[in-house]
Amino acid sequence: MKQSEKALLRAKAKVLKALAHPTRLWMVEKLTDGERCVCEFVDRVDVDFSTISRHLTILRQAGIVSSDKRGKQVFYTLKVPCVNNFMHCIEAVIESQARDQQALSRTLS
Amino acid sequence: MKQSEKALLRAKAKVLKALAHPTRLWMVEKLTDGERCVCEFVDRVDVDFSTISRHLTILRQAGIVSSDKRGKQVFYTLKVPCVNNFMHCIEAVIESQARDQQALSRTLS
DNA sequence: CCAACATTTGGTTATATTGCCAAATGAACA
DNA sequence: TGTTCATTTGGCAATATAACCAAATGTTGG
Repeated sequence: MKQSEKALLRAKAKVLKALAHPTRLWMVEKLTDGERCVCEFVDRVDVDFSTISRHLTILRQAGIVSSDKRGKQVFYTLKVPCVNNFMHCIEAVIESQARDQQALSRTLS
Repeated sequence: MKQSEKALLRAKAKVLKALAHPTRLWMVEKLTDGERCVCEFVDRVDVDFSTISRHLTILRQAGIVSSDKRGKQVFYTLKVPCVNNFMHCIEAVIESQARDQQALSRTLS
């Protein structure tokens, strides 16, 4: 495999990894409706605000969101909105998986 | 947040996490063209065959691929082919990120 | 300037992931 | 039956991730 091909795979994996966390995914979904203040995330989830901040940093470093400080608050925006399009596909995977599990449990009983 | 909503986020994150590795991503891309024997992956990448096997297990447990043993060989198939559709979006993220980096380095120089 | 507020960063600990080697499994075939 | 081949699994060490608390930063308003 070429070195450039490897680098591209690593880059893609990094973006996917940034999305691959329940809290980050939730924030990305929230951002589909438009920009949000960090404080809005902090209020709505039972996790330390420093943890929220770190998750947002990971999303920003992956190039998925961008931040904008206005006054005391920081607002985050979805930079590449297509990120949400493939959630349907992810859900399809989950549904297919659920069907298999059911078939399995039917077989066992 | 409802408990069911949390469970769905965790499930989605699990699928994304399964995709979020260079080697696994590479194998998924290979599988777009149709099923492959484990041995084909082993031959084409410089990683231990046991590692390849473990990566395939992760993809299978996430519901992304399925396996079929025929004779001495095991063949893997992409179960939900749409997985590849969103690679364009991932690439868009990477390109946007690259543009930002370039703009930054222009600013610095 | 000082206090209050929103967010980020430093530091630490617990847990998860990755990769290797060695050993186990299971199928084919001499 | 015993050997060979393809793959999986057990066990371990190295590294990465995630979460928390505390402290630092930067901004507004008194």
